[in-house]
Amino acid sequence: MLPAQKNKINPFELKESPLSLMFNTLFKKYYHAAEQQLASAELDRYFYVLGLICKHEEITQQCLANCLQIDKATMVRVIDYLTDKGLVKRTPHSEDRRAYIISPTTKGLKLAPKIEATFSNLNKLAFKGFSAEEKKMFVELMGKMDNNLNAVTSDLTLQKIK
Amino acid sequence: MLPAQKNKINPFELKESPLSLMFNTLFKKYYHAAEQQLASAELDRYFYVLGLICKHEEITQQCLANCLQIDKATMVRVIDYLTDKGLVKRTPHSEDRRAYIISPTTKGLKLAPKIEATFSNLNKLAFKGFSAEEKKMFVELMGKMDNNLNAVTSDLTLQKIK
DNA sequence: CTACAATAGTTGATATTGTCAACTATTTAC
DNA sequence: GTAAATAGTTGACAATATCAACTATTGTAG
Repeated sequence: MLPAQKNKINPFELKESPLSLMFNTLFKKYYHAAEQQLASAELDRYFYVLGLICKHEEITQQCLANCLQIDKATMVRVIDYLTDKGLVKRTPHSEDRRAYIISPTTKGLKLAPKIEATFSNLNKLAFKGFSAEEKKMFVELMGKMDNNLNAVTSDLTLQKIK
Repeated sequence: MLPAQKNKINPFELKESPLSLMFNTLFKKYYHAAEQQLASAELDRYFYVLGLICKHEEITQQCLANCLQIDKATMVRVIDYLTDKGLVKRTPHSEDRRAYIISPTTKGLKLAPKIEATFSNLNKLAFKGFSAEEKKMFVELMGKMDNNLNAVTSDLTLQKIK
């Protein structure tokens, strides 16, 4: 085999490899697997968005955007897409007239079980060989890291404003 | 405060939340922080690509594409961009005449220390509050998960071919 | 109560990134 | 030696992100 093929770099084995590289790798592999398993005539993407909408009452666009780290302008178009497909609907928020509550339609709710099952199954596959403790710890550590990174990004915002 | 604002969903606290959601969240926060800290007249993106190129001898485009989970067509354009900026160059591979070795120019190498320092610093910030063991375990578990997901995606490829 | 800042959502323009198929040149495998 | 596979490139196009401006509303400070 030629050196051109031999040269496989593994970001998980590099010293001081940026964590973003690992997160992005894991994200893409998981995400593409989910897409392939879920794609159908009813819907071909944004499964995770629909999944979130189905799981939560009273969710607004801004809330979804925050949760998914997506610009609110992009979010509008995602919800437009899901609305066109007849899977979600916007209803005016009863207490804040600027906001809309995004909720699944009957058709959207029908997709929920398959979406949840697929994610649940992929989680199981991803965690293969993990002990229950390792699994728990891993998610907790990710949550901790998320908090740490929130601090970093809010610092940056402050710098920007100054 | 109105319900529209209260409603913050945390993917890290949801049961059976797709792991991709967490990876993507962490990736984006880390990545945007890195971009803001590194953006300069010489380069405004693809820092992680240049970082990898500077760290490794004999790296080819295909190898980079595999490592970063990026389509090789996209990779061509990334390398074109970095080449236009005068930061990397292509030299014919001595043993495989289809391939090119991507290596940093002098100008590119000058950026390397700052890039590495930024990633190293962000890693440190992300790992804040982690014990040395937790840190080690976390990266190991990510590597394990990467392997698990490789198995999933290769299964999918097989299904596709059938 | 008023004025001003902040927020939810929308739109349009534009930039960036991803995808796919076709193609050349080369290398591998049978 | 022929066929399949691989590294890289290109063009067309789709998907996604970004940014500024805008409306309508809500929060806040005086």
